[in-house]
Amino acid sequence: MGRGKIEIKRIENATNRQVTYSKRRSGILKKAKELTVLCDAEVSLIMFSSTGKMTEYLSPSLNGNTKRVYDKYQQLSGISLWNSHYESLQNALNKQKEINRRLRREIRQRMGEDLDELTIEELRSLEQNLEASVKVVRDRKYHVIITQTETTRKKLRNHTEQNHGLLREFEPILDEDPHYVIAHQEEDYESAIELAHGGPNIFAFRLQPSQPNLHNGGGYNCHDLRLA
Amino acid sequence: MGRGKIEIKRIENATNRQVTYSKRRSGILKKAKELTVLCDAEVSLIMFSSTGKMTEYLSPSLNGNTKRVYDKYQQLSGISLWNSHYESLQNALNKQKEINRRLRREIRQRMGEDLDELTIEELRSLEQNLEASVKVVRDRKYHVIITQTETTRKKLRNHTEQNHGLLREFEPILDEDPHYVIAHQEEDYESAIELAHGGPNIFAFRLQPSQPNLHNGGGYNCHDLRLA
DNA sequence: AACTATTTATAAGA
DNA sequence: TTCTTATAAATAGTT
Repeated sequence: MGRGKIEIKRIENATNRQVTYSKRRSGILKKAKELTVLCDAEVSLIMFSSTGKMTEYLSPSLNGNTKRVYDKYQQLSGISLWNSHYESLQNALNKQKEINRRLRREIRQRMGEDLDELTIEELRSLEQNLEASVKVVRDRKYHVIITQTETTRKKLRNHTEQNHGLLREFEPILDEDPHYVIAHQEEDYESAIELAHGGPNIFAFRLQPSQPNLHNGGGYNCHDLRLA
Repeated sequence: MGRGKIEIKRIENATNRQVTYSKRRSGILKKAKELTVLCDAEVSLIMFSSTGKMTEYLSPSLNGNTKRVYDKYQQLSGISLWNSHYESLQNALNKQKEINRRLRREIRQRMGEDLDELTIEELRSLEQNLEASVKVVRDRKYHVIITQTETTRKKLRNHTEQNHGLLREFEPILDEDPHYVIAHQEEDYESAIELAHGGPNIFAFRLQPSQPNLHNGGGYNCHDLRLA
């Protein structure tokens, strides 16, 4: 279409080629727009000139989002444009989700749920495992309590010594009002003794309730199970 | 260009629209190819018809790899096409890993490990939780044992009855060689009784060992903890 | 899918 | 690049 017919082959004259590119580019752009409007189609047209300049047309229905074009492209062609890296990420994510599922299942079983599918052997093994765990936890608990008691005992000793020091230092004042100082000293001493030595007593009120925090899945922090 | 001029607006008649789409699609495809050849350009043209069918043209220099178009597109436009999707995937993966880390920690704590960072209150709560779980697991174990025992008992009864039936049926043969039949009958009966009624006996050798499967992390299947 | 009157695109020239 | 214009090409309406 023009003054003369041309053969469809690379235009060797660079200037000529560039001119033709410019003309035809606007022509094809117009065609793309018309196709979009007339036929209610979605069109993505990307052209790179031999000089490296890019021109793009994207039909308005594609919302100016070029990514949507190749989302749709992948969907319809079945060809994955995001190669191995993307897929391996997806695989890694699926693997993690599967692991997550198993971990939750194990925790549920360790909480006494989902036991239906376990064999006798597994149940027995789980029971022994839990018993061993209880023992370790209990030992640890007592260890912590004893350590705390020791710490408190030492603190007490320090306080008592300081108090005696103060007593000696302020003997003149003591003579004037001994009840004040002695009263405070005894009060501290008693509460400290109670904390340090009364192990079974001081936590008794906590050991007794059969199901504390029942609303919280049985007391121990099970928050992880509720994470997405 | 045709018998009459048309306005560039959506063709309402669906059939007509489809026909026009088909004609113009081949037209624009031809234009794209010509542009590629004549002007040494790189062209990507993707069209989706209103019926959802996709047609694609990709200039040969792009080597049949549509992804290259988008690589080049990003390079020249500066617009990142897949990062958002890619990043959200990466985030999801990290989130899953973090959740799994916590789940593993919870399991370890339920196995009596990693207790150092727990407070007395948490230790106490965990201890009670484990005790409650042991009870549930033990109950379940006994329930399974009892159920199995019942099933075996019923099987035994059936077998015994069948055996008696056979005995009556083969009395003539019994007369010929009674020792053979009786011997087998008693053998079966004894082993069945042992299996059905010996509840405490039959599992005794398994209940005794203090740490079976010690090489396996304490017996209960802890395989999940070793998954990556 | 084929035909063809007409419109549209564009090659060459300015 | 842009305009002009003769001509090639595309296609709307029809069969």
